[in-house]
Amino acid sequence: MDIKQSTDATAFKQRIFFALSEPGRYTIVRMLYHVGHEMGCNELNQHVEIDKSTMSYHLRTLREIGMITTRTQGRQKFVTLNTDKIEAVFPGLLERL
Amino acid sequence: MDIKQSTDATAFKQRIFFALSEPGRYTIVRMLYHVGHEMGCNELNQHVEIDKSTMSYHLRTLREIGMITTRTQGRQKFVTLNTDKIEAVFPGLLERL
DNA sequence: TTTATAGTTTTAAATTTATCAAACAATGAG
DNA sequence: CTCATTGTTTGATAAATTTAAAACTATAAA
Repeated sequence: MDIKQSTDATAFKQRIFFALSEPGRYTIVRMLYHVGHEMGCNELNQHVEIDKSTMSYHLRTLREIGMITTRTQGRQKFVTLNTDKIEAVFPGLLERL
Repeated sequence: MDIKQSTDATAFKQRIFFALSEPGRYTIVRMLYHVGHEMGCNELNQHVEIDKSTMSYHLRTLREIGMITTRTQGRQKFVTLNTDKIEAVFPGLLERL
């Protein structure tokens, strides 16, 4: 029984937990997963009701952790959930959110 | 596709994430799971190396969330991971920690 | 070019969380 | 009873996190 594990892997897992411990980010991730495709930031804003700068902050947090990817088109940004990456470490987690 | 869900269920899930976002608590939960049976607080202290009052604080947090249960025997306390309860909301999560 | 829109960054303040020393219970041992 | 042990609670501080206003960047539209 091996108690220790790679620091990197652990760090990623813990940051996923950190991300999901905040209600706003939890809702964002949950919505992205259930919608099943990328969403525009404005679309997210309509559903979540967070100040735009706070939203930007949370999205940056999720991006830095590696849970989402953003794409710019014109002056809009689209957010994609990195489902595979999350599933790789915690299979079945997203559908339970 | 239902985006909303019970507040209670969501709260429990988020508190699990909160609990596991802290390295000390993450380690405690991970160890309890892998050991597979209850552990004495002192036994935990030997493995985790946290100040005893901080350990007590983290264990109280985990207890209040409902992730562990404690039993007193003499002047020792034994900690049990509420595996079933956690598995019920996030099956397979514990073994991936 | 000018104006409006979409989103980011900065900054400051508020809130939450983690840490540890010290005082405190409660139990067992001598 | 007295002392040592195990763990909790309190209180004070430090550190991290969240929030939102304001200034800013970049692009589209008029």
